[in-house]
Amino acid sequence: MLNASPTIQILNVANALDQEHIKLLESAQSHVLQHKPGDMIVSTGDQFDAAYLVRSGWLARQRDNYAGKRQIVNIFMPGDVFGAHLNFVRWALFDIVAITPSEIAVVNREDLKRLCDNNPELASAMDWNTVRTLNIVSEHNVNLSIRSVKKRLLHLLLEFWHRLRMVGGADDEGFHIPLTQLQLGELCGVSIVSVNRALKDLRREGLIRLDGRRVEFSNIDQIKALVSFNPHLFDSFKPINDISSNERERSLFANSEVSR
Amino acid sequence: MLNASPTIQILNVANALDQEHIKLLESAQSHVLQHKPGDMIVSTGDQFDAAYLVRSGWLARQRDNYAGKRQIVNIFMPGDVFGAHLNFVRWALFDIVAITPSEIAVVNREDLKRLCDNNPELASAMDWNTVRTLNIVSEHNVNLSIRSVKKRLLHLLLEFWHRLRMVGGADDEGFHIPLTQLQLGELCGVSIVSVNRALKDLRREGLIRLDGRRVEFSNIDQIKALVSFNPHLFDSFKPINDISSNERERSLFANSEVSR
DNA sequence: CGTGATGTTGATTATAATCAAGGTCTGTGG
DNA sequence: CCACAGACCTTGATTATAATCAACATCACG
Repeated sequence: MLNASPTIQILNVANALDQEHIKLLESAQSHVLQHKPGDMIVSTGDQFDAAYLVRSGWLARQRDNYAGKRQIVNIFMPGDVFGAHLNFVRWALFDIVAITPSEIAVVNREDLKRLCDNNPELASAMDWNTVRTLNIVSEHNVNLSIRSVKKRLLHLLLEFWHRLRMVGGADDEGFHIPLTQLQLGELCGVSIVSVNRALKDLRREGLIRLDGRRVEFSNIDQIKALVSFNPHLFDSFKPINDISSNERERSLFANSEVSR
Repeated sequence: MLNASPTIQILNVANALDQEHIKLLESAQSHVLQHKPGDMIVSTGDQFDAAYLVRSGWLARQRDNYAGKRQIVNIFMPGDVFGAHLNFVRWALFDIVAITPSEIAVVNREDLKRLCDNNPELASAMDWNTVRTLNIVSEHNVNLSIRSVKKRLLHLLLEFWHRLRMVGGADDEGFHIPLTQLQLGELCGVSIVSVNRALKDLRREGLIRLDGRRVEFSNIDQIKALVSFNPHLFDSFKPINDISSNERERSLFANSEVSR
């Protein structure tokens, strides 16, 4: 699985870094893993001894139980980083599995630590990546408990669309989604049958269009209002010094959910 | 709500820090908030401009929707830190509300940043705190989707017990839980009626004892096996240099869930 | 002593899981 | 080129589960 590919592609930690820092990160990569769908990259119980930078592909961070049920806690996609715990010990609490063919760059902990020590903005971007993942998982938590099946799917699709746009993986109308309905169900905590029926309803109501694995939104604003999508959920990385005073005012985002 | 209390108690960021670093943190506190149950400490949309150190009390990080439903994403308890995003901008995506009377120390971002810049271990402990919260929320995610109501409650009670023990808030047999059954339901994604019946079953089966707000476990090992509790979930903070080589072997924790 | 929050229980209803069957699509080998 | 297998999608019928509704009990507190 080890591939000493010399052709290093753009790697932007989901838009957090400028070209200079990207070059630094790229120079620190020790090797690139090539995985096919179903491959397990990290198993529960493994110790994180390196950071993983997703360069292409979708991965699932998931838990299987004895009864054959599975929960996908979150998705990693190009630009995401996981395992970047430089200064303390961590054993994986979840499996990380390739959903699509994937390329993952590996940076040894010591190398990344040295880089972060000398480049505070890189360290900040790693922190930001962790907080971002926390917010995504927290939002999934809300999805799983207080949203209807249709709204769960809508919010999830909005999440994917926003994240992909940040890394050039989606256009204005929609994106390619490499998940099966079973996997959507494992993300939303519902059965494949419920996913199928909810998607049918959403199509019938004209909210989304589905053509094979292509997803398109008919009216983004309407959908955002429906699921009370928080525009700050996927804010880009903004180093604290870049903020002008007027941006620092209290945001007036209203946390209300439109009932249907 | 501002109280310039000069009597600073032990603050240990859930066991992460030694006395020297605790003293540093305490010296950086600008003031202490005193809150009563129901008070909102942070509202969705607020910008995090300071770090909050919980010195006493339980807080809920939660989302309300228009339909009157609420999801408590996670609980903050003594020793926990939130809002410690030193180097980038973050708007709160959830409300943070006091469940019990609470004391929360506030450290200005600039002050904490200076402290972390000069004390790498303090910065590491802050990172660790974020990763720990991520893992707790991820586990709640699993709870909400693939565990039965009884197992959700058992896992949640185990979580509280482990976390409280790390900060001296629980004994070997059990602990005081300041949550109503409604709040347990808002954590587990089920109605108050379901919580009531599940707790009744757990008591009848002899797995837990409940006397008012006192929770006791009858057979911890049995309960841990039932919910496949991962012993690494609440590992203490271990700086990477402290690890001996034999501890760095791959953990053999088996990720299986006992069915009932 | 009364009021409001919380806990408890039975009856009914809503929702989604499960079961079952068939359809579509794609890649493979004869 | 066609037959077949396997993965995935779709739909109707039935069953399991938890939500909701309703009523009452208990407790703390002013």
